[in-house]
This record gives sequence, structure tokens and C-alpha cells, in this order.
Amino acid sequence: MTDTKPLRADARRNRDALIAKARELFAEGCFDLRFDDFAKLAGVGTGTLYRHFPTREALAEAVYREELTAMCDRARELQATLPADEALESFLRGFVDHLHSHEGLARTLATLMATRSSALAEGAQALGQVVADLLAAAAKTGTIRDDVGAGAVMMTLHGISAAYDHPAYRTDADGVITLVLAGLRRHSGR
Amino acid sequence: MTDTKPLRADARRNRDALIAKARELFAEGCFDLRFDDFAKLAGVGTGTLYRHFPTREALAEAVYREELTAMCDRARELQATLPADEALESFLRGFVDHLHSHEGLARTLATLMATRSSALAEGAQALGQVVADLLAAAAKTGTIRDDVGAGAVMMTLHGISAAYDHPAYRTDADGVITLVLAGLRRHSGR
DNA sequence: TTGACAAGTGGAGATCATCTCCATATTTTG
DNA sequence: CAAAATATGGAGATGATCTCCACTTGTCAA
Repeated sequence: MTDTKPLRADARRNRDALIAKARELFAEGCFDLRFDDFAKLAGVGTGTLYRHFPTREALAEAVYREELTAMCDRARELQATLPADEALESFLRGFVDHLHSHEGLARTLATLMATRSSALAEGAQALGQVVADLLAAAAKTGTIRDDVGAGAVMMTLHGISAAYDHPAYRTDADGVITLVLAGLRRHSGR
Repeated sequence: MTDTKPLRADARRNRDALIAKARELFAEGCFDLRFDDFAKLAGVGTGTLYRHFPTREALAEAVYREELTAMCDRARELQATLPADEALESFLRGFVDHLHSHEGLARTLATLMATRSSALAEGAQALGQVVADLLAAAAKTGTIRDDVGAGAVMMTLHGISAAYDHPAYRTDADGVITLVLAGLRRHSGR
């Protein structure tokens, strides 16, 4: 999928410096920095920045690729060790919890999910895949309904990500998960 | 709430021309037009455009104010004529249906809901109020749970609005509503 | 090692959308 | 009808984004 082109040594060094500086800045809340200044801060030229990361989102994705990967790994781990429905709940609750303490990730996810050019959203796609898997597994055991797709759940997660700066963020986000989980559950009647 | 300042005759004329042209352009899918060019198209100077609508969102809100009001009115009407839970379902289904055929409105809502400066989001706030009322009414009759606030539901609606251009939009959006409604419903067990 | 080719760099400056400013024009009011 | 209040338009300041290319650095075969 991701074709690994052998990057020249200095190129890799610059790329890493860029990502490191971005991570640092994001961590301290600087998201809207001028793109050019940002290059200067990382100690590279503007051209270099643009060559490595054509857009702000591309950079953000690179910064959070790891975290996203970690989340996906966690999902697979949960899926391997817990009953399907518990894995699902655990993952979704954890998702909110993680976003709550990582604004940068929330911002990034919101942007990636909204991005029309699907190419960039590789990270978001991975997340979608993981959710789809969790749902499919739970549906197979019959604990949740199978007439609502993963896309719907992703849509709610998008809503959650996009709301990172609302005052009642945590409460509402937890509420969304509660609704989704309850809505997915199969009930005796009907 | 909205203090009505008596606008000078020519001022009102220009303002209306601006809104009319914007509505027209939005209807044919031109959303990302240059703001300045847009003024020219409407036959007014740049300054005039900026005086009336300081931002793109302000203009969008003005254009869709009516539609948003209509939606809120419909909600109140439903609430007056249907059992609380049916009113809620009917409203939410209608919401998706309406967004589906009005991309501009969807875009606008997504932006308004995301807008940090709450001032602008007057239209979105009205929508929030209406949803809160519908929920409260249904909760009072005991047909839906009361431990999840309107904020959570709004968050899912935000997700729906933001996804206006996804390929499986309609299916997924409907799925979200299904989940939310099912999740809200009170069940015998538990 | 070295030469030659490929790969990457930096940053000045072109480009472009946004927004301000104010001399001028229009409307209202007394 | 004159003065005061209100609004106009669009040239140009501003400031961010992105391109371009002469130059540097790295790689690799001999």
C-alpha cells in the first residue's frame, strides 16, 4: 500500500526534523502557525517543507500517524482479548478519552475525515477499517444489529472529533458513544 | 434578541442584492468563489460587501437563515401535532432529507456548528434549542431516556452535516439517525 | 578515493485572496 | 433646501502560500 521509496539521508533527516518540530508545536497548542515560519522554526527552507508536506494536513497526518496506528493496534488487541461487544465499547470509550486529552489529534482527525481528497486520509481510513472490523465481529456474535454500517458510526466519530473545543465536549462526546452503543445493541422486542 | 437597526434604503438594497446573488451562486454549487469577485458579481464594491458581511460565514448564515428558521418552525409544528417521540423521529429524518438535497445548507451548518465564535452561530443555536425542546418533551413522556443531553444529539447532527460530500452520505446519515433514535429509546430490560 | 550523476535544498520573489481606508456619493432630517 | 448622517466603491496595503532554479549534498560505480 504505502510504497517505501528509499529517501536520501539528508532528506530523511529534514523530514524527521519537520515532524519533530510540528509535534512539539502542536503539543503546546500552536496549530495556526504560518506555514513558512514553521519551516524556519524547523531549520529548513520553505521549499523543503513543501516538498515533504504539500499541505498542512499532510504534515498533521504524518505527526499523528503513529498515534493513529497505536489506536488501531489497540483495537485489534481488544478484539483479540475481549468478547466482541465489549471490545467495541472499550474501543469507542477509549477513543473519546484519548481525543479528550489530545486536542491536536482531534483537530487532525476532524480535518482528515472531512478532507475530500481521500488520498491524504490514509490514517482516517485505517481507523475506519478498524471500526468496521469491530462492528463486523460484534454483529457476527449477534449482540449488535447488522443493518447499520460502519460508515454511520464513523460519521458520529467525525462529529465527536470536530467538536474538540466545545465547552461540554466530554459530557456530550460520552453521550454520543452511549447513544451509539445503545442504538447498536439488539433488543428482545423488535 | 436581534436588534433591528433601521437600515438606510440603499444599504438595504445592496444587502439584499448580496444575499440574492449568494443564494443563486450557492444553488448552482459555487461555494469557493473569491470573496471580492463575489462582490463584483453582485454589483457592489468590496467595501460594501465587507461592511455587510464581515466573513464568508456571516453571508452564508444570512442566506440560510430562512431555511433554518423554516426547519425550526417545522419542528415546533411537529411537536404540536404528534406524540413527542414521533415528532422527534420525524424531525430528525426530515433533517437528513433536507440536508441531502441542499448541499449549501449542509456546508453552512457544518461551518456554523464548528465556528468557535458563538456569536455567528445564531442559526445553529436556534436549531440546538429546537432539538433540546423535542428531546425534553419526549423525555417527559418517558419514551426516551433523559440521561443523554441534547448536546450529544447535536454532535451527531454535526457529524452528519460535515459529511455532505461523502459517497455513501445518505445511507450513513440515515444510519446515524437510526442509531440515535434507537439509542434514545427506553427499553424494558436494564 | 574520486568523478559524475541523481537527489535534495533554500529562500527570494511571484501570485493571490483578504481586508482597510477614505474621498465621494446618496439618503434622511430639520 | 442645506446640513448631518450614512453608505459606497475600488485602489492598494497586507500577508500567507507556493514555485522555481542555481546551488549543495549524497550516492555509487569504477
